[in-house]
Amino acid sequence: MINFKITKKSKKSNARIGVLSTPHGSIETPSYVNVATQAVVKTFTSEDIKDSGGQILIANTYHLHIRPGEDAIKKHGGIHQFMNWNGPIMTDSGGFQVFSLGFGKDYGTGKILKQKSSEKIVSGSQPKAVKITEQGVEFRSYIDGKKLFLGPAESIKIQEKIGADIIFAFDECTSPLADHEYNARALERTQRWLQTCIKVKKSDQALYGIVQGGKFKDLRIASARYTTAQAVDGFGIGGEFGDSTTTMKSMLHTVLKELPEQKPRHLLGIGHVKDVETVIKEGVDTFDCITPTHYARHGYAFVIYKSKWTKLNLNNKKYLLSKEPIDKNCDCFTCKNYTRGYIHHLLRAYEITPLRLLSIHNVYAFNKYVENLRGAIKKGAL
RNA sequence: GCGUGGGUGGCGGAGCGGUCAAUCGCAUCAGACUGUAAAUCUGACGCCUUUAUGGCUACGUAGGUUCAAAUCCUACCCCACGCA
Repeated sequence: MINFKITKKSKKSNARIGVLSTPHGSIETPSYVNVATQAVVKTFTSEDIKDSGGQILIANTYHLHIRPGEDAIKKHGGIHQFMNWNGPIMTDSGGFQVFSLGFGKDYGTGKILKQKSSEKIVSGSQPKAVKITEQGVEFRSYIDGKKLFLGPAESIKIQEKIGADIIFAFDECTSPLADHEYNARALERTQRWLQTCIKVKKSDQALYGIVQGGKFKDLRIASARYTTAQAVDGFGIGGEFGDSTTTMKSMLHTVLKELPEQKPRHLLGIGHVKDVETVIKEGVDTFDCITPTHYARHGYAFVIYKSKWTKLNLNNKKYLLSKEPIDKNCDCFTCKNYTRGYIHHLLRAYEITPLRLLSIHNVYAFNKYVENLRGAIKKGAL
């Protein structure tokens, strides 16, 4: 079980400071949730997570189900023991993979639309590689092509065996190309799935229900109200909210207004650095995002320059002769010990080490940034 | 010296009369990435410009054949291997 206590509410915004207590310790919110999809923050040891200021992780049901399988994890004593991480862990339910391996793959889009498209996903359509039914979703394993089925009951049973502190209800993350009707049907189904999740769950893990509805305000409100009325311990906010920070902000505002203040809210998969402050000011308590580690492995470092976030592409030739650290104001292991030029060289040489060095910096920078925002809220500045 | 096989864009290496500024790989230059099928993917990559079913210069060098040559012929220069 978890306990969530709000210790301070901002007068300037909807931001709040809180303490989220779990069987594996407490974290201070707002907090970035470090992404450990396959029970690892990519390139990290679990000790590195702590060193980079990480408080809490999120792993993934779908990925751990196909490999190594929840039974193996259970035999290892649960995910905490398995990965040697004693702090809090969440597991995502697999609902995002309904999208990413389905319509996301079919149309080559992320959950946030980058460019306008005339394509429309209408009610009744099915993605190619994934079949969505009332009972759940039929996937094919990307490892051996075998069929596998994940529904609300399956997802919960798997998550119980994995043993995270906080688990998510199985939902359908819809495509940004899906129309209102599609989203409405998907949302109703997600709501029925939530009922099943609640019914099936036997463990004392905390269960978050997920608010969906895409970019449609009426659906978002309906979803927020419905989820609020269920026996959930917290809320996930999933899917897309439109294609800009502005639309995201207003949709988040609409949704969070509907949710009970005393329960924690987790924003799923959102957190471009430039959006983090906005999201926190709207009252999000935790959020996860792959960008720090994902961009790191593609050679990018996030840096605050003239009080704005920018990203450096350390693959670029201009960094070869640089003796500077990634960020001279950063206290991370990488910035304390290595130069941009060296990291550039290692990237060009396709070595593994720079991916780790950049991940350490990016994750540290993310966690530090959020820590600073907490400080600002406490001081009444945000 | 003789014989054989070669010399193509930064490199390796296709092409062997027209659709070739030239497949492909590497290198190079840049871009994308938001609950991670992601150490991935995309674009550019002779020069010039009004960026175009545009112009120019190019496939060792110099000639030639042909309406048309990286592709055929001749000479020369270089390289590799083999034999003396």
